Amino acid sequence: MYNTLSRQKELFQTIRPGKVGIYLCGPTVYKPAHIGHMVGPVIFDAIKRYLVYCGYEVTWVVNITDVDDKLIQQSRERGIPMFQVATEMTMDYMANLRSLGVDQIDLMPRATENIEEIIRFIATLIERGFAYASEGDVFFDVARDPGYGKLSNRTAESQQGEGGGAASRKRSPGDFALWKGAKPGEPSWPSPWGEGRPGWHIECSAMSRRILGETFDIHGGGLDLMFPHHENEIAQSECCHGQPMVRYWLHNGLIKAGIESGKVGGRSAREEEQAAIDDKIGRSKGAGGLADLIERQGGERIRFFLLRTHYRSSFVFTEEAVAEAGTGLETFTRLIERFQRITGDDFYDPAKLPLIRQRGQGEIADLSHELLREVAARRTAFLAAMDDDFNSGAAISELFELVRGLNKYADQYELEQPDKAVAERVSAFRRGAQTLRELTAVLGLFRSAPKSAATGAGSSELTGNLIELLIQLRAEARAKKEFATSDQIRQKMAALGVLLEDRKGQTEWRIGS
RNA sequence: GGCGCCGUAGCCAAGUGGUAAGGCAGUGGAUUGCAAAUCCACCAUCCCCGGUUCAAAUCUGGGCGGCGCCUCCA
Repeated sequence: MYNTLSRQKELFQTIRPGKVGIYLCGPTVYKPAHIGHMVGPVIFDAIKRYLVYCGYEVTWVVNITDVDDKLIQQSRERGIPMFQVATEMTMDYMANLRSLGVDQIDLMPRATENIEEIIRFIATLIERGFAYASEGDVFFDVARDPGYGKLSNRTAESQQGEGGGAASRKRSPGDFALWKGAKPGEPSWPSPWGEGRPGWHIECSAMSRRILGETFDIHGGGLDLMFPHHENEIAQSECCHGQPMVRYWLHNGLIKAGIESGKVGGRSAREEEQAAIDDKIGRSKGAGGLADLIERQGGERIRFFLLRTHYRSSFVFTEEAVAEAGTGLETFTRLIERFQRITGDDFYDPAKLPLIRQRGQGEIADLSHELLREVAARRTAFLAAMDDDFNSGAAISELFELVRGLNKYADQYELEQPDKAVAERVSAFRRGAQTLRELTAVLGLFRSAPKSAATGAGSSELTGNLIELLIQLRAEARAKKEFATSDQIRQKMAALGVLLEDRKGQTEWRIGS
């Protein structure tokens, strides 16, 4: 995996045999989540699934920052207590995670529930001479840390700036707050340095130590957190403990808000392109509405969209791109439906198609079989891609190839024709589909039947019955070779968003466009 | 100014020394009463100019272009 600290890929070796500790910087819960907040959780959700699949015992921690200047400001603007803002936005965040299938997080500690640990941490830093109290605040003394800047490749001396509003209380501008003295009316906790609250960075050092230990395996977060946040975490933890904080630092790329090209008019193409890139998504005005986006596109599409691109890449986000990814997803859902037609079994039901959860158990035994040899090759390539810095995009390309192989096989041997399908071939097809199930589960995709894509679902019983009636009438017209009538029925249904697909023996329908 | 990233087909995107994955869109074909779905085929020499090498999209030097951080933004 690529380690930001060394700026190169390194072989993954755990600190304790078979166990992995992962800490991902979570959100400051002051506003509803946007798509950018989901990149880290989705990729790390897949990373954890993959590591577990490979046999590791993984503990994944995502913190919730529930005390902060921005929270205090929101609290004032809305006239409600800070904890209420935090609770509300934490619920929003977690609901979005659920929608995207992120359910692998083991612990979500909150800063305000770890104040004592934080205070102890700060006290140790002061004792050891790495921090100093100053008029109710406590600052980290950057000059005392010779290693400062190693993550972001900066030096303490090179730090510009005046040190912000607290400059007069700092020894040098680059010093950062560990503890902030409370101003009147601000939420605060008692401490040896007076009433106050934790600085931004200290909670991560304190909580990761409490849960994962003084040195742990993987620390993740957005690229934008590398400096100053992660740099300061390292400074705090390593000065406090005298040992490395983290083995591997992983940083995901950022998302910029893109405006749908069709909506920008009256300018030259180039200007339009410029204008379409609004700014980093977190700052852009029109970027919100993650819940709405999920409502429109569905969590699976967004998850697939995010996993298609390498996690270290930054890119421009548009809903068009999500929809396009969704078109690609249908290749998979159609194959899954085909599996159900051929075998009569529910792809998602582990009683019918056992889910392989361990890497060692998924090996294909029969490499002499024309289909299974292909399946095994795709599986190997998929795993190789994931082994190489979690290259989920390259891995997904192998899944497309796997599906193509299965479709080809089903076409070639007419597996959908009960009178022509050979049991041995259906069995091989089933085994291939099982590998698809195994590998998509590693990415957290296709874990259950989609809510709206499946035939009939998402509509009322009455609607379904009416559609079946129309299909029946059309079938009668077709039987009489009245194709003008049958085509008219199909076209008008399509205009209403009901797409028909004739198969041998029967007609299926789906909602689509 | 300091630190860092990027420039691959119409669009998105993998690939970091051995002769260009995959997706979307498109074209032709098989299949279909016609469609849809599926399958087959086609669709790039990798921003530009030098250098290293038997061999470079991949390494190196320069140029042009785009972007991020240095502002408590994932």
